[in-house]
Amino acid sequence: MVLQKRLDYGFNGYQVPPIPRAARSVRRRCSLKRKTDDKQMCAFDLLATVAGKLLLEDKSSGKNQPSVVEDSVKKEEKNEDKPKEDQDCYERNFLFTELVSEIPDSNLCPNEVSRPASGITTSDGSEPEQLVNDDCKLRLGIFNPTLNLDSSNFESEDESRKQIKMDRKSSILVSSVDSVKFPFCKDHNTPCGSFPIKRDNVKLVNRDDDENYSEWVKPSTRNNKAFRPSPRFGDRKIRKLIASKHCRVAPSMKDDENYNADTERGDYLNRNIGLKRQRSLRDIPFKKRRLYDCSSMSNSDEGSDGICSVPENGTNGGVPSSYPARPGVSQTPISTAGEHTSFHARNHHVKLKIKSFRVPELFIEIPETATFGSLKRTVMEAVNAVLGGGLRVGVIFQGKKIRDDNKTLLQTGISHDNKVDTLGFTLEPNSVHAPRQSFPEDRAVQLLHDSPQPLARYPPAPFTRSAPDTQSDNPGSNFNNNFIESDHDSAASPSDISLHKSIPQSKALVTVPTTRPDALAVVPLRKSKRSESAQRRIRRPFTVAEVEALVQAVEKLGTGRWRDVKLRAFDSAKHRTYVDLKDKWKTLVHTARISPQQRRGEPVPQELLDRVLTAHAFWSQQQAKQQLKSHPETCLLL
DNA sequence: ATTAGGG
DNA sequence: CCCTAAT
Repeated sequence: MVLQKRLDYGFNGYQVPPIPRAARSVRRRCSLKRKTDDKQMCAFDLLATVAGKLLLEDKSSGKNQPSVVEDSVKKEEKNEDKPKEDQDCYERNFLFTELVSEIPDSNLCPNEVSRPASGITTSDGSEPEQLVNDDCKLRLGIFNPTLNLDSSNFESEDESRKQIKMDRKSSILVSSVDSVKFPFCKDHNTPCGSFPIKRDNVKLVNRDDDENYSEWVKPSTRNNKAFRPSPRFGDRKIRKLIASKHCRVAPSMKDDENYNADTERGDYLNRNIGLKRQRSLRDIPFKKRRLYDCSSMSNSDEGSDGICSVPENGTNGGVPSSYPARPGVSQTPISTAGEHTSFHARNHHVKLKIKSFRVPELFIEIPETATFGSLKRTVMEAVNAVLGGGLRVGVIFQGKKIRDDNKTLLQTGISHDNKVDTLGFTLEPNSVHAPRQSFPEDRAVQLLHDSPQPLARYPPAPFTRSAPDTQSDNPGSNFNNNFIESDHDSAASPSDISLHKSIPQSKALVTVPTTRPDALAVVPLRKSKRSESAQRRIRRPFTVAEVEALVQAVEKLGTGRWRDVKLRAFDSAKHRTYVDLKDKWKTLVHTARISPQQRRGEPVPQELLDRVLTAHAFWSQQQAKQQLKSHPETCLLL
């Protein structure tokens, strides 16, 4: 299933205050909205996790999936138009062209799993060998928009790192994640999907910029003889995707054209660069626009936002026929969509295939002394953050957005044996609930929250090799864990598929003519006011399974070792901090003490609550004993 | 960075 | 969940 998702995220060139508490989960900074649909959220979490895992693992994944890392440095010449803080910054651009990976479920036959995914990625099937792998595989390509290196040139991370250090005048790398694509499959019941992340600022670029682009490329090839400007496999793949027989449901508009054009050109970040270099008036609106895009998390391409999916007729065996209720079985995020679409079908199930989501523009800032391991991790976190929230699913049928969530598929004319190919899905900003037009202030503030940038610029952990390694230790289990969690979560919360507002709204935002002073005004605001205070994290009720795990861990470790509890039972649950666990325990104890009638939320089995009380009592006693031993006099006095 | 506890 | 103080 391919779903294409796009998303404008962050904007280049602005510095962000240092992250205050690295310990906080990325999530928190990323919660673009308080109310985010859990189901989607989890779905994206999962995807992100997978992507992250893959990113981390690629190093060890073998010869066939080289980590192509290309570095290049591009000096910003004269940025009069740029904000001050960027004046003397050099800029490096990395582009994750492609990250393809198959993730076989550990419980299932990898071979089985692998296939469909790749088949999906290359709709024409002409590039299967690139996608087929035995195990978890990853192809990670990082390439510079202007320079290209042969993969062979960078065999080792060290080498890459050297490369990076070549020009260290700048302390910051501005990277751009362009595309993360990872087909994934869980089992025969779950659809597979790819998840490319694509920039989509194409719409902002004019034809004229193309010229700039080409003339731009040359000068920057300075420290690399091996660089060759060329479309790489990633681009090819993308092009294929686009050109594939699968239709794009959304009405093809300007953006689409541009997009295709860019794709053809094989590199579209260049446009951006060309733009920058030119530093013309055009740049201002561009930036400003990005800001607004960020704020609303919207893409607003004249209504054809998001990209659609291109369901094929239910030929591909990857679609579940009965998956709404399968607690034990993991559901892919995609299933969210599928579930909705097949929701009302009685005996017949509409089979959908979502091909990909597209997520454009993910800007990342990372010290140039960082290792690629940390780069990958950072990217993972950024991706995780982006996917973690702020998005919702929209449905397009025959070019029109389905707004009525209560309509059945059948009523709309979708039955199990037809029309599916005109059904599309979009990922949309999950923000924008109140009209902002009248509250420019609000909008500005919104930027602070909605802008992913702080996230994307999440500082990488120490540049050690060990860190990424530890994370990639047990990808399988982690993956599964996340899967299960997201499953639980998704089961617990209804999904909201409303498209209202988002499109028109974003449109409006974009259309609003923006002036330069205006644009500049926005920036300081984000920096001064609440740039550091992240939005409150989204509420994610503990599932029974989680409670179970927590109880078990606490029984074993006690109530004062939340760090260990976290490590032991929630290591893979990124969104559960030890503080969360501690808090949960607190509420659990409370819950256990009150009468069942007073309890709210998903009922926790009495058995668990009993254990909570028991464990709590036990460990409290232990604690008391300890204190008595260590401070006998104090106790005696009391 | 963790822990503990109030909000 | 958040925030703080204290470790």
